[in-house]
Amino acid sequence: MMENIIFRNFLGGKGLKLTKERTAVLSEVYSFHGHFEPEYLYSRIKGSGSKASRASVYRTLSLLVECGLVKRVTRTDKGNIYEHTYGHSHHDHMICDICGEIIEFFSEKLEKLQDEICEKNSFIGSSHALEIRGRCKKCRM
Amino acid sequence: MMENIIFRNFLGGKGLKLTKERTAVLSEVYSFHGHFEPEYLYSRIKGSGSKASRASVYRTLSLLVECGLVKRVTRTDKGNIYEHTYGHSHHDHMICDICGEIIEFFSEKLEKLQDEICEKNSFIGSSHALEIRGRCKKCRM
DNA sequence: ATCTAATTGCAATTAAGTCTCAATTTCAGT
DNA sequence: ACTGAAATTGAGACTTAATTGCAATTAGAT
Ligand SMILES: [Mn+2]
Ligand SMILES: [Mn+2]
Ligand SMILES: [Zn+2]
Ligand SMILES: [Zn+2]
Repeated sequence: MMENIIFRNFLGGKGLKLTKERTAVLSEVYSFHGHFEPEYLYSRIKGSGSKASRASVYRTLSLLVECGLVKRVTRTDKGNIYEHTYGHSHHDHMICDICGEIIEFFSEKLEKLQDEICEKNSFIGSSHALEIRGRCKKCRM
Repeated sequence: MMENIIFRNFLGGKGLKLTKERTAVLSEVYSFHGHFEPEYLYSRIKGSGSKASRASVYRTLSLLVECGLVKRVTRTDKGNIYEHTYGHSHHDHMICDICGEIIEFFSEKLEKLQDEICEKNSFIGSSHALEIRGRCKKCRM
């Protein structure tokens, strides 16, 4: 898996070690698709044969974000939500305030428009996050 | 102040009471401009002659958000950030990764485009937050 | 003035996430 | 493969924003 190589290189470059626990977290993160909360990830790891403490899960998650393999999608009332990024292209999110469902979308027009706005403000944009909140199809009244 | 009338009507319509504490929170929220954290608001209220417990500050803040006089701008690692909204129009932010400068912007086109995207996904958008990160004019290389 | 439901303050509680530190593990050097 | 320094781990204590239960208080309708 490419993500293992990326992680290994990242760790090596910082004088950090590739431990069983870190491997377990990375592998669990890439074992399913979609968004996840740290506690959910932790419970999956516990029930998967491999092991890593809650502290290690959180610590490894930070490393994965730092090296770009994982991205923090948003922050809810409860906590953070993440997603793995390798092999996935850029997109933004709509989040349902009622049921919490997250809908991914991408719009070329919207990306272009943002470039224009940056230009107009003499700003060199390197990343962005657009989060639309409201009610999803199921929850509209 | 218009915001007092709005709040009074909102409370009345729900069978809720306009207390000294609620009045103190509203008045403090509108006594300054910019973003704020609940704890900062609480400390301002404590040092302002009026009184309201921490619990009441949080409870009133929820009511103010519910009636549209206050908006939750974002959630940071520490907690929520709010701003009062009456008399202020919607805008989004560019944040410089180097110097931290925050540039506010608004684009009618961008708002329209988001409406279209919501429609396409059968999503009823009620709010959004777009945050563009990069380098500002001063910090570009 | 009376009455009742709403509200308050306090302290206890919750929960995500961080931190401490002794014991363990990695891995580069040999 | 052995060694040792440095990194990492797990368990649970801790931090901190925010919520909640409840007895005492208060708003506001009649
Ligand atoms: Mn996503
Ligand atoms: Mn702003
Ligand atoms: Zn929904
Ligand atoms: Zn700058």
